[in-house]
Formats: sequence, structure tokens, C-alpha cells
Amino acid sequence: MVRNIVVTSVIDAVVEDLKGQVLARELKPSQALTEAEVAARYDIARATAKAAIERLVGDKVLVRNNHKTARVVKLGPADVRDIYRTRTYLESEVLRRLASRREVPLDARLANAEIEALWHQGSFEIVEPDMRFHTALIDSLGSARTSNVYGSLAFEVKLCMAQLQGSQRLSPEVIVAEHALILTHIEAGDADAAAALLDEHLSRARELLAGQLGGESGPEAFRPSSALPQPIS
Amino acid sequence: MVRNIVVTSVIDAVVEDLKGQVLARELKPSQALTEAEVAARYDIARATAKAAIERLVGDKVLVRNNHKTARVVKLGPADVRDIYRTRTYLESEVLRRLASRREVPLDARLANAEIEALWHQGSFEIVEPDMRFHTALIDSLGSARTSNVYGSLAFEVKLCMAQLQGSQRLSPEVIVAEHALILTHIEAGDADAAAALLDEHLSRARELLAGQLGGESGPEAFRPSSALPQPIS
DNA sequence: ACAGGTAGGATTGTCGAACAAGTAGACCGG
DNA sequence: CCGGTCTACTTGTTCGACAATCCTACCTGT
Repeated sequence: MVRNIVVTSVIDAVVEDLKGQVLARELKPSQALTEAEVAARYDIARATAKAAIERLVGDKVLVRNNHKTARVVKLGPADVRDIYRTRTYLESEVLRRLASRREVPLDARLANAEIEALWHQGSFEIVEPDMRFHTALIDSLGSARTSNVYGSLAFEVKLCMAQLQGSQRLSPEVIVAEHALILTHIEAGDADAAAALLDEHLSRARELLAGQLGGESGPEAFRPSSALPQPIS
Repeated sequence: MVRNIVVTSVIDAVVEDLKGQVLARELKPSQALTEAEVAARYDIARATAKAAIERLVGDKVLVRNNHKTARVVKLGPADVRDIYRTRTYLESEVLRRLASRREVPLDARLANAEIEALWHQGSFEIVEPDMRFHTALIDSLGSARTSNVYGSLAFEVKLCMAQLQGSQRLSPEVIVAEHALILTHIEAGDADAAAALLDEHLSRARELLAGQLGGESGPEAFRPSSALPQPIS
């Protein structure tokens, strides 16, 4: 028996907690988060709070410009489309590789079965097993970096979902069916069909999300700015 | 005319300088880098050095476990293969998209022409324009996140190159020819051919790199460990 | 000689306080 | 209305300190 233990530093704990709060919408998009505030809230030194905030900025959970206070990211339609585009690039190529080996990862089947079970129970909390389905496909390749990259994209997807509360979602029925069909294509070795279907599958989700995120635009939009130095006109 | 100015904090400057030193092999793989050392070298406070080191750890230039001193990454054959695999996934799908639009980015043509010019001059310093060729393909899609991901992979590739000094490289002649052929396939709209050729192109470079990196194994290998908590037996 | 424990030095994690520099908003005058 | 100054707030950076942890070398008992 191998036991997994984790040594968590104070910073790690704060980072995780703040991430959770953002996902739980306890911290709303564009909300300011000063270092002193975080330090007081967790009763830690400002230096520690600063480090936590900087890590969150690195993970794109917060955005901050020089000498300005950090804010929770506010993802707009353009961001959603960019996230899904990048995600699609990675995932469709992965599908091709799996198809060329006719290899259907077991975890993907399990995750899809779980979605179906939840659907039959009348539950609509399917985003978690849905993400697991896609992540299982990626992870089955065994490439640590590919999984890492996809993981950070998946987190941004979760952020998108969190930033719209009363969201109409795609019906679990078509999701399950499309997932199953994708697996079938992989099993048949039809890379093009699998990639094409995935493209359509993700495009539909992307446009649904992007459309809903574009609706209400807050007073000031703090879109994640490019990491490149900003030109001054 | 738009002028680009950059506000660099002390930490930014130190991070950039250290990155450069790693790439220039002034800091060798597996070499230790204590906070106090960095602080003394740049005459900055330890807190500042700490922040710089943490950023470099985030960028995978350094590796560090809890309470242990940071060390320069040492990339092994497995890492090279993983980097190139991930890179290939992204890039081949991008090629497919470009081929479906029959769109050949100008910058890629220019970069390849530059390689050819350097080759005719007898120079073998072609890694920079070579990277520009591949980056140009990615950037032409205009997806900020895709470019970011590829950029960090490209940096790891540069790290690999830096970690072997007397490296036998692929001949510029075949590189230029393969690049040109890839562009031709894109222009012809032949996605499969472009992707297949890229795969072969990168596979050759990958195995060459991986083979050379496997040779001399230092006393202690500080491979980049997975970000997951380490199991304790 | 060897296994195991222990002491010490080195290094990191976190804290507290302080000051300079930059930002934002208010206030005021033309 | 526009432009400038002032002030409160926030961040960037430094210094100094202490506890926790790691590494190493030494020491001890068998």
C-alpha cells in the first residue's frame, strides 16, 4: 500500500482556497483583491499574500498590471473562443493518434457512462464527468506536458462555466451520444471522422458559452491582457 | 510610429538575466542556486531573489522540492521526447488548419529563406530562424493561448539545445527542403501530407537530441519531477 | 567496522516593520 | 469643461529575525 501525503505550505493552501473561491463565485469576476486584504483575511504576512497572488496571476486566475491591484479574471467571448480553439487543436490531434492505434481509453468510457447515469437520474451536474471524459482521452497518451497544458485549459473552461450562473447547457443526451460516437470512430481507426466530430462537438459548446458570456458587460472589463509589454501610443 | 517601452521591475530583470545565463550555459544543469547566493550576486534582498527563483520554477527553468534548494533543470531523453511529442501534437493540427485554408504565412517563408541564406554563407547558427519558422506557423493562427503554449515549449527546446555543447545537428540543407515541402503541402491544401511530413521532420530532430542527451549521466540527475505530490513508499 | 543516532551549519518558510514609488480619486482653479 | 495639485491607498523592495527543515559530519554502542 502506497500512501500519498502532501506537504502544503501556507502559500499553497491560500492559493488553493482562493482558486476554490473564484470557482465558487464567492469572488466575482473583476473583483479587486489587494495584498493587505488577503493578508488580513487569512491572518498571514503581506509577503505571503503577495506570493499567493503572484502565483494566481501566473495561473491566470487573477490579472494584474504593474503597480495596480490584482483582480479576478473576467473571461469574455473572445477568451472563450480562444480557449476552445486551443483546446480543440490539442484534443483533435490526440484523437487522431488514438484512432491510429484504435485505442479507446477505459476511463473515457467510464466517464461517459457516468454522464449517462446522472442524466437518467435527472441530474444536470454533468460538467465534472464531462471534463473527465475529455481529460481521460488526453491522459491516455501518457505525455506529462500534454496533460499539463490541457489541464490548465480545462481549468479555464471551468472558470468560464463558473462565471455564468443561470446557464442553459447542452442536453446530456446529445453529449453522451456524441462522446460515444467519437469513441466508436477511434475504435474504427477513422481519425478524420473522430476529429471532425470533436470539432463540431466543441464548437457547439464554445458558441453557447461565448454567446452567454457576451451578454452582460460589467462597468469595466478586466480581460486578461497579453503578457507582452504593452505598447504606448 | 509606435514605440514599445517596457517597465521592468527588479524581479523581472533578474529573472530574464538568470534565464539568459541558463541558456548560455553559464549556469549548468543540476547546478544549485540558493536564495542567498542570488541575492548576493545581484545585490538584492533575499525576498526579491526568492520571488525570482519561484518565477523561474514556475517557468520550469529551475526545479525545486519543498525546503530544498533550487537547481537548474537537467533534461533527459524522456523529457526531450515528451517536449517534442507535445510540440508535434499542437503543430501538426495547426498545419491541418492552415492547409484547409491554403494559407501560407509569409513569416514562415521569410524564416526559411533566412536559414537558406545562412547555410549558403556556411554558417550553422540556424536554430534561431528554425524556431522562427515553426513559431510563425503557430502565430499565424492568431490564437494567443496557442501561441503562449507553443512559446513555452519552444523555450524548453532551446533549453535542450543549450544543454549539449558539441552537438551534431541536422544539415541545414534537408531542414530547408523539408520546410519548403511543408509549405507546399499547405498551399496545395493537403493536410495529411503536411502533418505527416512535419511528424517525420520533428521525429528526426527529437531522436537526434534524445540520443545525445542520454549519453553522459551526471552524478545526480535532477529531472523535472511531476507536479503531483510524490508518493512515499 | 558498521549501524544508528545526534549535533551543527546551511537553507528555506514565514513574519513584522519600514520606506520609496506609483496609482487613483478628490478637490480646486482657470 | 479642462487641466493641475494633493492626498490616501496600494504595490515594490529592503532589512532583520526566528522556526522548521535538510544535509553532513561526527560520535557512540555493539
